[in-house]
Amino acid sequence: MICPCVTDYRVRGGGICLATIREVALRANVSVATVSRVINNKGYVDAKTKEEVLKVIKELNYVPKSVAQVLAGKKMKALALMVPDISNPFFAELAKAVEDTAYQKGFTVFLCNSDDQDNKKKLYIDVLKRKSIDGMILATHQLDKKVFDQCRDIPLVLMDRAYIHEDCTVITTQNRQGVKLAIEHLLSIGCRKIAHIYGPQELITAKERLLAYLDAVKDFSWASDTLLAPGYFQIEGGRKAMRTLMERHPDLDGVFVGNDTMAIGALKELHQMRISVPEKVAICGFDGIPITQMIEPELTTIEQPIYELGRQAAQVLIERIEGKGGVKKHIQLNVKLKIRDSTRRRLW
Amino acid sequence: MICPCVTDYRVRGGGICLATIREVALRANVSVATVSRVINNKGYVDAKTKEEVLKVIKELNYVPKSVAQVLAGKKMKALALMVPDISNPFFAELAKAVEDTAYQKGFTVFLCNSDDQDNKKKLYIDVLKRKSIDGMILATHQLDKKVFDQCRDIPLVLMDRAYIHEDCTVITTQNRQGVKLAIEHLLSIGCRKIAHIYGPQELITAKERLLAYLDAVKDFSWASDTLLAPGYFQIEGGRKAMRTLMERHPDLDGVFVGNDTMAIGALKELHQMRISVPEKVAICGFDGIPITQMIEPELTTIEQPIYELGRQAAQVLIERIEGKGGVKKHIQLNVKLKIRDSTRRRLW
DNA sequence: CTGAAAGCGCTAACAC
DNA sequence: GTGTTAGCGCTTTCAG
Repeated sequence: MICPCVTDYRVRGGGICLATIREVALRANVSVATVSRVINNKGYVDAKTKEEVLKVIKELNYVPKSVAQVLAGKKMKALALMVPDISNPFFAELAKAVEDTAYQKGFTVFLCNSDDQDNKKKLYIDVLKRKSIDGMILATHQLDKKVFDQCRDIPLVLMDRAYIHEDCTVITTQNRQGVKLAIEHLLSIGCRKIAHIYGPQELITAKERLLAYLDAVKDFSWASDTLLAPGYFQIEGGRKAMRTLMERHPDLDGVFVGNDTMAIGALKELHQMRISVPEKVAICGFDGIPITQMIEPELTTIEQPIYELGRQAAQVLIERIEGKGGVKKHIQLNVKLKIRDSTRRRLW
Repeated sequence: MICPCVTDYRVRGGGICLATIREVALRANVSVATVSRVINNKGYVDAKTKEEVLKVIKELNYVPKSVAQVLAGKKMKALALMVPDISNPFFAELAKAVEDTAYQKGFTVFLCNSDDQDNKKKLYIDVLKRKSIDGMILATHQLDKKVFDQCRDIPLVLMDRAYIHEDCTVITTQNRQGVKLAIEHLLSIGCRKIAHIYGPQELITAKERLLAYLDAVKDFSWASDTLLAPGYFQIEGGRKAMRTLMERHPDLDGVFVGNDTMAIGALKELHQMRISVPEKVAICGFDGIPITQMIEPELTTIEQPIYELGRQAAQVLIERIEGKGGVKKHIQLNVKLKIRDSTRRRLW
């Protein structure tokens, strides 16, 4: 199993070694320093010499090894993205954006699933630091202070967290504004009794959305704690919450659901209960994951710019790694109301 | 920005350097070789010495740098997973499985989106090789021979490809068997005219499914080329194909769709055309992505063991990297028919 | 403009 | 058992 393009090879540590800088130097009749200069396009090199070196590099199919470069003081050009669960469409979309952006800047990304377990996060961070990553995006739900401190020594970007006082960039979306849009919209289509299915309160996003809901409805006579039900950011949770709410308030005519996943569960439950959406009950979700457009009826939702979130996270991180630009402390992105069939009433 | 746990630090190349093996050796009054021995748990070390070294390692919060280890001949313990698009739920699930498995074995994974562009793949592979990855899982759709050759010098696992003759493991699922199950099922619920929406024929999976469909229906009087329509493995494609088919064959009563994504499109179109599923037309997809259970009606599908696919890919790759076990050339996993509402008829 | 040489942090002979 | 030391492949002064 020898690569045909390699003229000289040796085996060590079980792997194949490709051409080295020394071999290039030898063949081009220059020193390794010169080769290094042309590789890095840095320092003075005679045009002719450079040309010759480049030729040999191509001939030998030479590529510098990152590990050697890192050991000698350069960057690995690798990031890590930590998410709770990549199979969650929100994080998959985020990962895509991060990967795209990183790729464009010549960076490579390690994908880490935290499963939201602190010990896994800790171990991962250690392993990643050993591997000389240049920076990290933490999009994981829970963030233990210890875990956070553990990565204080590398550039960090946090998503949806409150450690704004610390020396790292935080990217968030306008949760409160989004909730406001949702409630206003539900009211505008004639809803008179709007419930809320909320997510796990340890998560700052879930908490903010609940608080914003409470704030938005507090002046209505129908406002009540019995219009609240927990859905744990899961489909099944959304189902159960919906059932509970309908039992408590058969006259319910609108629900603002804390995320799209739970909203899908709510929709399924209403379907099973033969309650028509949006005629009898209108539903509005939050997040704007792709599935919202695949289901029937399509789900009205507060769309977060997920891709943009990931893109900016990666971009800011890389700028920081490369020492460019001032460190932005806090970036907040806008949300948008996407009106779809789950709140589109024909007659009223 | 200095990590408090580091007693001695120096800056080089813009980053912070943590403790080195030399510092540990100094402080423990032993040589670096001894420290290396305890780190790697290899060679003779006196119990007391070992204890002392371990103590110092903990004190200094020392971790060996992978780049140095690799340069000295050890493995990076890093894999790469290349997928066409991580935001596709199929690949997200696959990535999760690969990541889980790799993590358990102490490996870390680079996520690469190929977008199915050959030049992107090529560039990526070069970058990854530079970074001394130990192996790679190619789950990307198209596989150019050149791209393939480019990574022949590192352990490779391919998914759903036909390069079985080459020296690398290939993992596939029973496409033909799955199609057979689908058609038999549709026939069993009373379908008398079954159409097929097929995917892009450059993809081996799409091709196999089409061929298997043709084979399964060839003896029926209703079999016809006009029962075939392309859907490009996309929602919109599925919609259009469905409409075309209904226009051509208003008496259609069953559709076997080449993947779940297109099936969702088909379902949406039927909904819009007010054709009831499964009463008038029964639908069966292929893949078993999670969304199939979120929509209404839930989609009957041929479920691939996606997680298992990823798990085995990672496992086989790692075994190979570590030189354990014989190299399995070809692994084929079973599919399963998941009967759900889109083919569950009440009366017949 | 170019080369020699000193590391970067770690491993693995090879001596003792 | 333990230490010495020669690399691994590259970057970067510092001379020339």
